[in-house]
Amino acid sequence: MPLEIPEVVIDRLPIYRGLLSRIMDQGRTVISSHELGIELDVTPAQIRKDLSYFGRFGKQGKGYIVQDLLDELENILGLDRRWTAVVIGIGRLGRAVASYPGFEEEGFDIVACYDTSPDVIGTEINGIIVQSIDDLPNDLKTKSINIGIVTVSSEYAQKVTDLLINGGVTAILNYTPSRVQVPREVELRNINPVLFLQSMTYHLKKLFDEN
Amino acid sequence: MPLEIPEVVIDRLPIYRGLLSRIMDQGRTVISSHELGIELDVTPAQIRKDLSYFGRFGKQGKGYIVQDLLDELENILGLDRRWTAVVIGIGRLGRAVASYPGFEEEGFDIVACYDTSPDVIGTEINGIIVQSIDDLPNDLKTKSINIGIVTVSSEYAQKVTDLLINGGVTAILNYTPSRVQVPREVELRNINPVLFLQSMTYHLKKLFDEN
DNA sequence: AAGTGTGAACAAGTTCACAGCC
DNA sequence: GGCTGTGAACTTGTTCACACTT
Repeated sequence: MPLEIPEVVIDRLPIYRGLLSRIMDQGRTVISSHELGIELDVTPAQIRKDLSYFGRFGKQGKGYIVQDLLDELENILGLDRRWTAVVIGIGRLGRAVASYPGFEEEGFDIVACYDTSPDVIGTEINGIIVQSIDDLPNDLKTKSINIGIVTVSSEYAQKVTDLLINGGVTAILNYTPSRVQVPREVELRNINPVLFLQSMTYHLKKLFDEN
Repeated sequence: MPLEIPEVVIDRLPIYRGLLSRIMDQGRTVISSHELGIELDVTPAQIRKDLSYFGRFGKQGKGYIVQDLLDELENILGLDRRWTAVVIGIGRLGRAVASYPGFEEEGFDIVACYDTSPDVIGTEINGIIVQSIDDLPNDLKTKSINIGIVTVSSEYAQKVTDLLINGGVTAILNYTPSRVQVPREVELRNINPVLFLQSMTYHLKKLFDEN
């Protein structure tokens, strides 16, 4: 555990956790790295190595106690508590995001929504009244807000991101196709479906060219 | 070009292309790998190496002609033509996806939408009438459909994916939190915002624990 | 016997550094 | 002089293989 942990390992832990959670629901109590690997299509060694960065959670000759490993992963990832998020930009996407039940189910509470349009401010989504973006800086001071979800249109992405960061938010989920600049200590994840499509077409093209 | 090209390189090309497109709009005609690197926060060597897998596009002592490199990238990625996609599952997310203007702008035409609910079938999104999922297999035979976008609820993800693959679709964008199985030759990309949040909380937790 | 945990071997990916060219 | 293209060096990440534990 004194070791530097690769970021790719951190990114895989939520995947392991998701699978373990499903396995728990199925009522299984013990599982080996081999079986986990088959489900996820990764090598058992990968899973064991990844987990070894954090401790020794398995039972030799047996495997992992599903419940125990799940607890360990949730502890490591900080999923043994709830986190708060705000959604900024309540267009079609923002509305879909703000009302997605998966966030609450997984421990992420959307506590406020913001927009600039008077047509949208005051309307309700998922039990939350949409506020003016002008309220954001003050809300960031007075409420505890962990994560900013940015679903504004591209041109405001950087501005909104800066507002969040100035208000002390250190985790940003950017649904905008813009690449935003953040200080090194801020966690940023980008969701840009077009980039996925554009890497898939590389392979599609090859297929088409063959025939 | 006879070399095997790493998948990570393919994944970066759309990012380069996006930046070049922006730079074109700004009216710049020539740019160096160094300048591109600053914009994207990657090393110039990375960019030059990535491009070198596909050819020699730069001018020594000068840099890259923006227009030329953009054309090359679009050719490599197959973005010099339009592609067709269908959206399956017209809930809040499916509606947001189907009406997202970014797809059309970037050359991806949503040509049909499908759902199972009689309340949704027959309604219009973005000029397209939502059809019954029962129409999908036949449509896949008669129309040319390149990409399947899956926005159904989790439990139907695999079933819908199988329908698409049986109909000959070889590129799937899965917005579902379920991990679906596909044959090796099918391109699959998953969009699961919760996994992003869960890796960010690892870092948030560390921050909280320090103070 | 079965399956973990892990150093060592290997593979993949990134950066360096410089020859070559404009 | 400046910047590309690219082998070579290096770094990072993955897999192997086996000692060890139950």
